[in-house]
Amino acid sequence: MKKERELYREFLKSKDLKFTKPRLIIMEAVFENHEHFNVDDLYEQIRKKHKNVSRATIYRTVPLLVESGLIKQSLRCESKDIYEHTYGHENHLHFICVNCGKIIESGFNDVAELINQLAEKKKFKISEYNLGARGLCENCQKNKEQS
Amino acid sequence: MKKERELYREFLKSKDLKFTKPRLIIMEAVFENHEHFNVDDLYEQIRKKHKNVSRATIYRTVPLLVESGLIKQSLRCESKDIYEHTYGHENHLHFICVNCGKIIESGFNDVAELINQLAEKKKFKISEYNLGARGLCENCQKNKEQS
DNA sequence: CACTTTAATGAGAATGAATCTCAACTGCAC
DNA sequence: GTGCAGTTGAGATTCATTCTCATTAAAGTG
Ligand SMILES: [Mn+2]
Ligand SMILES: [Mn+2]
Ligand SMILES: [Zn+2]
Ligand SMILES: [Zn+2]
Repeated sequence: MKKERELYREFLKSKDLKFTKPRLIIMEAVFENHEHFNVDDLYEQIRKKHKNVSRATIYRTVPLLVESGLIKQSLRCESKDIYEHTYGHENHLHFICVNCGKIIESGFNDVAELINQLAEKKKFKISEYNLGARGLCENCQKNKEQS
Repeated sequence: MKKERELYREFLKSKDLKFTKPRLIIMEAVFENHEHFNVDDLYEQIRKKHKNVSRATIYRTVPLLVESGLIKQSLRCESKDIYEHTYGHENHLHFICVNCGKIIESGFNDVAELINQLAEKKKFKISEYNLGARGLCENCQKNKEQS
């Protein structure tokens, strides 16, 4: 549980950035649970305990967490950027139900291998990818049939 | 070359939507070339010939083109939604250079097959997917090495 | 522990893509 | 042609994200 914190601290040091209280608070909030999140969620969550952390600082800190490799930008939802952990999580893809908004995750290994092969062909050096598919989840398919 | 127009007309009729002049102008502009585009690009392009088509109408029409299946929403670029043709184009994925913004396309067939298998396992009915990888193109890799 | 320097922060203003409003206009069915 | 519901243009509005700037605090120094 402390590993992320150390990685983060090292990252900040390597970039000559200060290890400040807000940066710690934000990072800890991010790793309090393992759900996808957007900046607004995070802001609300943090505000419950720390009334003085500003939205601006969260917007400034999230890209640092991305750059550190602890989290990544994921699919967009309701016109907000959303993020998810990378540290401690397998690569995976998302199935997003256009009807109810449900997000289903699925393993990725075989797909990842293929993508790497394709990238190699194009001499492209991948740092990060996102795969999101839209469609209907099981429930919504059933509900559609009835109506 | 007229095929898209007919499909579009049929789509509009099937939805009880009128086949109006602005809707035609916008659709023709979209198919004037085969590049990825965003609404702003499209607006500028259309304005050269038609001074009276409003941005609002373009924003209203693009989702119709998406729903008709002629185009799809693709990756996001410079915080704008971007779109690309689906009609007459193979499924493909994008490699986006974070350094110079270059977009490289690559065939998708094997990947698509795997994804379909995964979706089937989750009983998810895919209507559309996007795969975008960020990283460095060949040129930018070389330039980075030097500096 | 002061002291100093410089980056970081909070609050609110600004930006800008996307959406909404509403009076004027137009397809299109009759 | 007439009528009417759907559509449009122009500008206002929304809202996620970014920016500004006066104030604060990290972290090195002695
Ligand atoms: Mn996920
Ligand atoms: Mn493409
Ligand atoms: Zn659903
Ligand atoms: Zn490049």
